[in-house]
Amino acid sequence: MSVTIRDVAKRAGVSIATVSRVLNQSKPVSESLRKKIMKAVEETGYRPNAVARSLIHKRTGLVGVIIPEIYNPYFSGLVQGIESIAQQSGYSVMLAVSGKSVEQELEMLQIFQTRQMEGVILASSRWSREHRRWFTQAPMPCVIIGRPAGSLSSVCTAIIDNRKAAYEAVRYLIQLGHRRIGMIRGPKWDRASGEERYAGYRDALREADIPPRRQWVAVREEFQVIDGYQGMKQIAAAKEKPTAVFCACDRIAVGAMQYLEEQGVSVPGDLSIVGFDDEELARIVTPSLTTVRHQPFEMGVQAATMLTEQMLNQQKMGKEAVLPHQLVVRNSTAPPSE
Amino acid sequence: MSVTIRDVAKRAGVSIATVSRVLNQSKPVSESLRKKIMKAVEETGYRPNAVARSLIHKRTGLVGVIIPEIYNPYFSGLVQGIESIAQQSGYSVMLAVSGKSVEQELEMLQIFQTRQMEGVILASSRWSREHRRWFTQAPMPCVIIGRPAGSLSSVCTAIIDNRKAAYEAVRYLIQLGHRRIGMIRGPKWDRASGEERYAGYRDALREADIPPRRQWVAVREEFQVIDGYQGMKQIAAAKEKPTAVFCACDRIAVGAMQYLEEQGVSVPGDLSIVGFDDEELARIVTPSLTTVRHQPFEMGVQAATMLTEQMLNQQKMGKEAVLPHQLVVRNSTAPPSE
DNA sequence: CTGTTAGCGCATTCAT
DNA sequence: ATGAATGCGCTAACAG
Repeated sequence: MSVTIRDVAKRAGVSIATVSRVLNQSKPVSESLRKKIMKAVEETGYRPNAVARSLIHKRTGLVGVIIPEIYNPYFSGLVQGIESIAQQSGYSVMLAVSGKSVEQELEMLQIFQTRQMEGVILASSRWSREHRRWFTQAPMPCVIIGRPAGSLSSVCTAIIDNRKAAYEAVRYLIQLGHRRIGMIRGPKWDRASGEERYAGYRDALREADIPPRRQWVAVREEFQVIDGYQGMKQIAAAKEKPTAVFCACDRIAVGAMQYLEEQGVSVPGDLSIVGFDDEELARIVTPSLTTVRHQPFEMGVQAATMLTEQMLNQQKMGKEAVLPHQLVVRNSTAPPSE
Repeated sequence: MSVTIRDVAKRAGVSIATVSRVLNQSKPVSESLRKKIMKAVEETGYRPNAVARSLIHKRTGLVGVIIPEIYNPYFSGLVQGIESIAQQSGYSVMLAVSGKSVEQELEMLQIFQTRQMEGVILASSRWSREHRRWFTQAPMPCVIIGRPAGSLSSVCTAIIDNRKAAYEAVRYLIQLGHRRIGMIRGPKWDRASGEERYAGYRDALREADIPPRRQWVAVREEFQVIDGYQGMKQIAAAKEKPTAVFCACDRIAVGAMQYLEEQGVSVPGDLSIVGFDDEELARIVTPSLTTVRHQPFEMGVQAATMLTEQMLNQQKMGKEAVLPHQLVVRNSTAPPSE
């Protein structure tokens, strides 16, 4: 059996209340008893049970975090940012990996609720009516990362302006002189990296009066290197070839470049490539990748900061933090050769 | 106020015991009451409080995980593996990032204990007498990843044979014909990636009767790309140059290659490079990296499996899982040119 | 200053 | 089959 406050009290010859008082320094206790008690604590190796404390105070000191996967540096950056703020605010984080499944996510949200999380951060790409319902009824403050919270007024969000960022990236290609520009995009159910970045791409084309071409847009379900490879393969199969391809993320861009290298297509000589995320990969690949930089770590920090703020005030609010992004020009882009 | 079992009981016109019984299906309850209660649960949106349950059952369903950082794919792979097993065993994961500080880690272990974790997994590089003490007295089963647990008989470990793996990598260089082989190694306080891989390097040299050269060994405190860059710079400053360099990890290898490229040294023409980890980077960098593959995800799975096994049996044990590794030959290595 | 007591929310005896 | 009562480990209000 684990040692309880009662064991300590007995050993020190005092009441449990007195033990509690010295451990929490909640009330003055005579020096003599204090010493006896500390000695008993030492000898028994007593550690107060945080579960019992939580039950009394209705404060668990726990925040729940859900991410679809952790292997992607974007998500691990988020987690690291969240964890650092949580830690320095005295909170512990419960991490759940949803694997992109809506059902899993909802189940985790339920678990977070029964486990009395004081705050919840969700960094997910999927969204459903049940999600919406859950966040509406959730008793604790919540922050959603990476996608607007819709009309939810009691939920904070930390995002970047994906549409604008994508628009700027494609505009840069147009300014270089490109007019035949393709895109390897993410899935339609992914609001941020799927839909919004595609919308930004369309914005830039529209602004330059460039009619969009179906054959130059490949839709992928995942954001892995292989998706870039397959997406580029699909686009390359079109009769007329684009001179530039904007990719929904760096991994896709790398995969695209791998396919092009296999086919003997020179980057950026024959085809320019732009990525998104500026993960470490982007600097290391050859040629180094022109891409959109943003800061997942900082995003996690912001999200956790908004959350702790709400937890302190004991009330939910609906702030939106839009983090900066920036086009980083490297060596995978050049004016078209013709 | 949050809704409790009492509210449900009142609303359904029954005692709290009956509500508890239908929710846990612990005893038969008449169909009529059962329906009334379920209705009351629906209407109130009642969720049982897991904290109160934990207090009764002395089971929190929580496992604590400590990693030094999450940004490195090795650690995120571990976490993903652990999380997947924990989840399917009905446990939730509390994640703590220690930032390599011994004090932080010890504090987290204390927190894990007060928070009544049912199991603890530590993937750390540092070690101290206090660590040892903590694991000896810890009431819950523990698994240490990445380093032998010393003489701790009640702690499981999941490791790879770093020394042998490093030995094989360097032996491969020797078989290619190299005799002037350097190493960019990790810090001395890092048992696995620092000391053991260096020991393996020395083993291979010794076996081939190659005297070690101080100038060809660079010691780095971190495992980042910049460390490889600086380490290679240091080694390149030696009067006589090596023809091959074994690196303690892939990032270091990439950094080394970046320096060499800047200096116009061809890889593998003038100098061969071997990495360690086989992270995604290794396939993508040019030239692609010869490296030692192992499986962090699988390691996390093994660790979590050993942990859940112990938690089920309610007793600690001292198993050791040694996971496989494998040299993957790519394009960064070749016979020496002379 | 110190001890006794009443819960925190729930599961589980023990009665009925 | 159901309800009342006890207690998990601890804190806080109440007495002394």
